[in-house]
Amino acid sequence: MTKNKPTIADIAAQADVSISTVSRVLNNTAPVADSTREAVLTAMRTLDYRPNIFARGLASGQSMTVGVLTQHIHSPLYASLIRGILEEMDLSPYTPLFVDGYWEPEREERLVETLLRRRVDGLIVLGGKMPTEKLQEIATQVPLIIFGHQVPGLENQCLQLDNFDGAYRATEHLISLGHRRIAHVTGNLTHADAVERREGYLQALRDNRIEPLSDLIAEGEFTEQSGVLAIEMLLSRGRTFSAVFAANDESAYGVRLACYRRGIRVPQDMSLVGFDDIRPSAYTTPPLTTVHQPTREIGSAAARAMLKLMNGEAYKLPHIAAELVIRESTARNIK
Amino acid sequence: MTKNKPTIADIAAQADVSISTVSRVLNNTAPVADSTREAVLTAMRTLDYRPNIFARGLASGQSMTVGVLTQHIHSPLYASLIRGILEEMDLSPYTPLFVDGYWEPEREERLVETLLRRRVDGLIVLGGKMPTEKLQEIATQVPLIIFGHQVPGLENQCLQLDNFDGAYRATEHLISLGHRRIAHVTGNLTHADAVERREGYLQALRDNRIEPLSDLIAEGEFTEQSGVLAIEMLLSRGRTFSAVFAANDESAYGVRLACYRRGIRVPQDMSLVGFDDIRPSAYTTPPLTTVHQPTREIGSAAARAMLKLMNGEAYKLPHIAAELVIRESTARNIK
DNA sequence: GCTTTACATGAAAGCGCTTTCATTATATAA
DNA sequence: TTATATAATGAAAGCGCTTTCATGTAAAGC
Repeated sequence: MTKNKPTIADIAAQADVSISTVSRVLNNTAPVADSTREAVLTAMRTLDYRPNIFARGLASGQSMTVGVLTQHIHSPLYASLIRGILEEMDLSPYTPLFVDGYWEPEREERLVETLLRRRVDGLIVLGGKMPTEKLQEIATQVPLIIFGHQVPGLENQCLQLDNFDGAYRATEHLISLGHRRIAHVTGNLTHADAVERREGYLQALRDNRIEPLSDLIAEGEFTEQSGVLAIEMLLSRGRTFSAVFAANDESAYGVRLACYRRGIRVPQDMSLVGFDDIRPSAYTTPPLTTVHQPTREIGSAAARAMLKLMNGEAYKLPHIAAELVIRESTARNIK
Repeated sequence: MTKNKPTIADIAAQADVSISTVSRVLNNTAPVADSTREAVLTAMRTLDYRPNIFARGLASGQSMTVGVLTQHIHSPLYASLIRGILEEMDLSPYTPLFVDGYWEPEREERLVETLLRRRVDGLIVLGGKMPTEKLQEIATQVPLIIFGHQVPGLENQCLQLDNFDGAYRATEHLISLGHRRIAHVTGNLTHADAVERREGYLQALRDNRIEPLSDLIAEGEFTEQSGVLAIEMLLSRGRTFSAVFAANDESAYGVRLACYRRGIRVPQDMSLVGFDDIRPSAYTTPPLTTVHQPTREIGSAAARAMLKLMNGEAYKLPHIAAELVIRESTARNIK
């Protein structure tokens, strides 16, 4: 299976130079005569040489690897963040190493440990539920960029979406369409995201002199099925409402389906707004009005910052504004 | 940032033993007296020791890493395959290293090269367009498990879904509902998957004495947007049809949306079948009838096989049958 | 023409681990 | 008792690379 792989020494012998010289052409770390360089390169080619990454890592102390802790890699939002990171890293000599925390703090800690064991040169944390102190501790050990947490002391390493503002805009949009009774399907309230979005919803109501009603709020957990359940619950409470703001697109899909089953038309009978703007949302029936998260950009911004950070260069994280995308799931309230 | 990390020598000094002994308790590679072991473990704990993976890899020749080449990590299908792999690998000492080929053969080759440079102990290839010969060559260098290619000589390392059979069943289902004019939105026909699915569709028609009409076939490219375009094209050709079989769920979403816009009701006026059964398909309106791919299982089967393969143990890859999931986007033809 | 500088290269010392080989102490067999 | 296997440990040789440090040679400065 594995033949004896050529080493730097083989190249040196073949090219009739010392191993130091080979290393030099490999890394461009000191001037080498053109003729020598040619000879070395030729030798590498003919022997099909691949530098041993372990030897290199051991000697240099660098792994040329960046760890990325994601959550639910199969969820469109994280997949898209990853895509952004991938695109940026691709242009660099670093390889990203992805692990999935499943939103389970213990698991996350374990995985970070794995990544540190693998001697990643930097770590990008996307979301998750790791405690603030843990993140602070990690930051002392490795260059760290964080999305989805606000960590005191690490302000300029944190990239955050304005959940509050996004939710506020979504709600305000519904109000501007004449809706007064606006229900809200929250996310899992152990997530900060869910709480912030709920706050934005509540604040928008209050600012428009609409009294928030607890009867119009149901807790979901960011999944389609929970959206179905939440809306059933809401409907069963007997309070009427003409619009729903769901804490994310997946739960909005659930709401949509439940309405469909009951013959409630969207948007004629019920307006619906989601959050995140994941891929399929532009193609649901009707296409979903939602709050856009520029996830791909967030991903590449995080990666870009990481590359700078590892090099000790200056960088700044962009401010990420949520943006409302108005499609066809919302309409003027005709009551 | 990085303090001087403790090495095996520090542990040895602290525990007053030789480094060999430390290595032994680390790897359980030879008997060590209980008291000694205790001392070493304590030393490790107090010094917060983490073995250096490079040194270990260099000395042992193993990276404890498995490379995984995926395609479009953000597509639900691949995300789900990954999930399966993750779950299985999690139980092993190996760490998966994911890269995304974007369905671009040159890119795929480059990434495989990167993985081999990283000295992965095994390689899982999911889909993609790498030429058969390339795969055969790779197989000589590293333990290889493949999903989505049928490579001569590597039959028992290839895991394949029966696209033909799945498409056949989907089409047959429509026929059994009384449909005769069944359109097909293909995938990108440079993918073997797309071709096989089309063949299944054609064969089902023929077996039921329905003549396939080229007017009823439009080429898509596995995306929502291409589904929209394909159905517009189909409709514009003037041939009537009462059902559509789309080559994957995403393009079925596009078909669904285009119908919605034109006031064509699904399933009353038009039956629709997809392929893949990605997550959102159970929550579209109406929920989509589709061919289920047990992606998570495929992923974990691949991972399991890889673990065995690397250990030189016997394994066998399961046969993967496609299964039709009948939901609400198909109905009896009432014409 | 002789010293100074830059360029091009080689020798050798690690980097932190695994793994043979050798050694000592202890237990078992003869 | 002596020989012999067994357990427990240490010494030391790599693994393949990077990186000082030293050396030799050619170009430049006075």
